[in-house]
Amino acid sequence: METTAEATGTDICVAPPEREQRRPDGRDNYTISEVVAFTGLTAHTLRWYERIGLMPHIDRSHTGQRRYSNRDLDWLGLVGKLRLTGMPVADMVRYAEMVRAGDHTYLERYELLEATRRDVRSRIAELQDTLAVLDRKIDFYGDAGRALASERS
Amino acid sequence: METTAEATGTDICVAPPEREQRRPDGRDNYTISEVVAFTGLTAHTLRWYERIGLMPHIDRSHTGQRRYSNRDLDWLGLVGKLRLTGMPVADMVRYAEMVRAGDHTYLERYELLEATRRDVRSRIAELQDTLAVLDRKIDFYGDAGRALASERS
DNA sequence: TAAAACCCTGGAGTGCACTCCAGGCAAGCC
DNA sequence: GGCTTGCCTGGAGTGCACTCCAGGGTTTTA
Repeated sequence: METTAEATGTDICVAPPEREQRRPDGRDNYTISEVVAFTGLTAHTLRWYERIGLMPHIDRSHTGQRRYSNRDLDWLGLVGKLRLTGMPVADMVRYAEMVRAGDHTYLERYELLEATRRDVRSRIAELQDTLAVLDRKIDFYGDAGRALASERS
Repeated sequence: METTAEATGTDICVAPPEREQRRPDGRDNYTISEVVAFTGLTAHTLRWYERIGLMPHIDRSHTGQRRYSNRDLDWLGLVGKLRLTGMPVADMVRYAEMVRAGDHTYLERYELLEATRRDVRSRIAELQDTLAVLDRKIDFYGDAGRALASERS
């Protein structure tokens, strides 16, 4: 029975305290549960990533258990970053395929990264805009509002 | 037949050119399709927002068609901002309910906004982090890589 | 040597945020 | 009057990214 007991905090956006452990150097061979501890992903998700082609072929122990290398962890690090830009998993799979395909996909990969960068930049801008709106709204709630805040959004 | 022909651009993250029209001032009464033009949302989505309680009760024409006010558009503006912070729709509904409930939810609303602001701040930080990773990667692809980029991520 | 902990697989299920469908009014215009 | 356009409803369907299940191995601890 896999120990997957992570509470499903439906509460407000206070991201769960998922402190990802630092990986010890000097090793190059981790079990799936160690990778879970490093990345914050679930074992299910890790296996799913592999199935859909988002991961390279992962080494196996003599009994068929997955053994992740440092390189795999690096890749998962990149995937994690890309994931929180909102890039669809399908696009990451395309990137992974290009990496596997070899050198001739070089330019294409470059372009995908560039496009992603533009995307991230504009998303940051959007969020800063939103932040400004929130600041104004919070100010309003903070000072004036107290007594006369009947509705007005 | 509703004119909903927006191509489903599965392409890279180049956000579709959804230029939202500016709303003419001096009016306070818009049809659903006008609101579609202003917000970039679909009519389906607007009706759905209403059903789930994310919108206040919208005025109707004598034949039962929706007539949105400027205030409704303002609210949709806020919703749009919150939406792109990644706030779940359910949380926005809670906020909408508090607004409808009146003054005594004042503090709660304030706290929700504060929490959201913290969340947005940390998301911006994450994205800036990601941006740094992308920059490094793109540099690598740009200079050195060209010839020797065999795999190495 | 038994129990507990950890891992495997294919396939089904879940939650979210839409998105679409079928069937049907109402208004404008040719 | 007929046609088109725009809007209405409840409910079913979709796509994404997981998430879980059943059934079964292996490895470690007591």
